[in-house]
Amino acid sequence: MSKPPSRPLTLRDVSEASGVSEMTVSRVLRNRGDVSDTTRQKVLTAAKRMGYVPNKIAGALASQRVNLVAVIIPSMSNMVFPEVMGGISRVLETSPLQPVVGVTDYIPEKEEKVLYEMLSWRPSGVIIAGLEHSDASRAMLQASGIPVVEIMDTDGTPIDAAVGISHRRAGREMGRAILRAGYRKIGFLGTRLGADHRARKRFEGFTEALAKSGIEISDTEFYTEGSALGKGREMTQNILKRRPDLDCLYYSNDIVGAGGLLWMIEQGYDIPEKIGLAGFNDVELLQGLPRKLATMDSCRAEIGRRAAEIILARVETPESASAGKVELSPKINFGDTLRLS
Amino acid sequence: MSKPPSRPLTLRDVSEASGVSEMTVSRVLRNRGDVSDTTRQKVLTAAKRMGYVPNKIAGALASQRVNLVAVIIPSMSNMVFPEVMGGISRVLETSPLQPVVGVTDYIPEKEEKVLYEMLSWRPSGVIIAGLEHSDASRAMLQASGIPVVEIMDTDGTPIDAAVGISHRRAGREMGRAILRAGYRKIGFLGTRLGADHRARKRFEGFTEALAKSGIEISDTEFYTEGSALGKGREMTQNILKRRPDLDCLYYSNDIVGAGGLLWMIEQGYDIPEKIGLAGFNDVELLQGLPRKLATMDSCRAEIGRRAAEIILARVETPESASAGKVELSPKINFGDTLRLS
DNA sequence: ATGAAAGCGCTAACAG
DNA sequence: CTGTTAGCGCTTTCAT
Repeated sequence: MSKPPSRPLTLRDVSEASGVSEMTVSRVLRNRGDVSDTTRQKVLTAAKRMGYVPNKIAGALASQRVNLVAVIIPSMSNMVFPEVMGGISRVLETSPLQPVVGVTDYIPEKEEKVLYEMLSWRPSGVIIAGLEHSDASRAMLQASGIPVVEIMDTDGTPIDAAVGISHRRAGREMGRAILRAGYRKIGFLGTRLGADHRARKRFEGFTEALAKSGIEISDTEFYTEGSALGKGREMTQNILKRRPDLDCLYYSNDIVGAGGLLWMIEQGYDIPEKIGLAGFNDVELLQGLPRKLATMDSCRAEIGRRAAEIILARVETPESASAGKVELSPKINFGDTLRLS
Repeated sequence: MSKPPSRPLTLRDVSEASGVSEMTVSRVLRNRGDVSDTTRQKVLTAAKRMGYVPNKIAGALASQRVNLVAVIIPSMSNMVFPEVMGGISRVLETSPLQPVVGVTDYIPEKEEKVLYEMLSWRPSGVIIAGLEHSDASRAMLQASGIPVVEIMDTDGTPIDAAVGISHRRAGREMGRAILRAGYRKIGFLGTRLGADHRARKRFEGFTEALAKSGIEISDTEFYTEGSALGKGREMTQNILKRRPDLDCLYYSNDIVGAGGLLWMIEQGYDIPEKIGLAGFNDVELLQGLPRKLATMDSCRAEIGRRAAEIILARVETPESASAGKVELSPKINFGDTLRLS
């Protein structure tokens, strides 16, 4: 192993070492245009021997092409993200495009900053979570002139294209299913609404569905941070202490729901007969629980896949029209914690 | 909202719009050098009004500086990653450096490819999981001439610097603790060893500790993929059906361990009296379980933090020496599933 | 405090 | 099939 060079290798170094013009070296390394096998071998050998790694910065500037897709999401630790990312990656792997991730922590100012940073790299497209953005963010996206796909949510007006589900409808459908099953004293438990627009929309749809049957949420419990499973446990305990008469709990996500479920099993609650439980997301975790929590699939992998496909299509055919809004239809999974109607 | 321009804005556009030279515009936008307040305001106003976003590609090429740190990890969905990332982000947020993530899926060829891709962007540093890399990968890292920190593991020889724990020692210590508690018929359950070097090293350390007391692993159960919690459940069921006499189960990670624990609680096993359980990682999830699984902290957040600090120091003071190896010392947490010795 | 010139390392476009 | 020329959009360096 030779000691690190003070200056990174350039195309010119490979050119000189192989006795081939820079241009031809570039052609070989990018598999573009016709190059004779003899020259190709010479170049490849020299490049590999020297350990040359092309400089994409220079390449991107010269070609005005950056094969990066900015993916901007609120959180990493969420079970939702890895699956969306999986869907995106699988599609982009078949193309020269590469995803690059930015995280906003549900903070609009941070979203703006992350977006600015990413756009300054001139990516080929943007996939961004949610339809709610600051005016500045929207302006940047518009001005960028690149394909933008807003994901997860379809309740609103997309800047360009959107792929997701209607969280309002998801909440409404769960509300109706719960009523149909005969539950009447219903509690809601979840993240403090506000920054998380999708959780808020589910809550709104849910209360709306209840209201249509003349029913109001009996009680609510919110949390901000901490161990989600542990929070579910704690919140469930709190709400049931306050309102032992509740006969159904709707959680803003499966993880808090799972925490609640585990605690209630320990306590010997009669689920789903005396009390029903439901979450949201259909995370893998539920497969390992003693009883399967009722939930609703959030179509994460498909959202990622479709979003990436839209970007890909637009990059390959820039003149093609925007895909508009793609609304997927999640189904309720009753599991073992909700009576069937 | 005006319609997207066909060409992204350049410094020159801002220069013309504000009547200030490109150079001075550049100075204002980067807060470098002295610029009069009048000019500064003129430029800032124009840039904001036009929605100008600087082109970092060009900037990076001209300045030969890219404020990116490549972070290369095997997996995203793992509970381990977000915490490492959190540690890294918190440190880098105080600097101009930004992390960019690449995922290898535990596949050496993919690691090589991802590394090549990332290095071609000429990052300021690399944080990469593990000490095992292909020769080509090692060569690229050496040749890059940038600071490299290998994280998670310290059992081996780092290319440059390393921050982590000794997984061999972690396995050994857990083995000793289990023996001290009086367990003798011990089973191991985990991911198929091989690609996951750290899991393998824990297993080796573990068997080594048992061997010193003349004890052999009674039985093992491996899995490749699927729901981890569900797999833990399934594997535990399998191993106990085959060997009902086992009195302790060591899992390669907390998630499979948690799955096993949930199943055993349902089945009414006498934990930790008749049978003990232990995992590895100390993930947040455990806080919400009916009983707390015995485990060992893998120091993920601190590893991320320390790694980022090393990169930062080297970037700010290039002449400073490599940090060498930093071995953290995780402690066993006995939880409720292991008798105390 | 501001500007002009040169060039970062590569690729597009054209010539041969 | 191979080479030459002219930038990509910015920053460095040196003048003014």
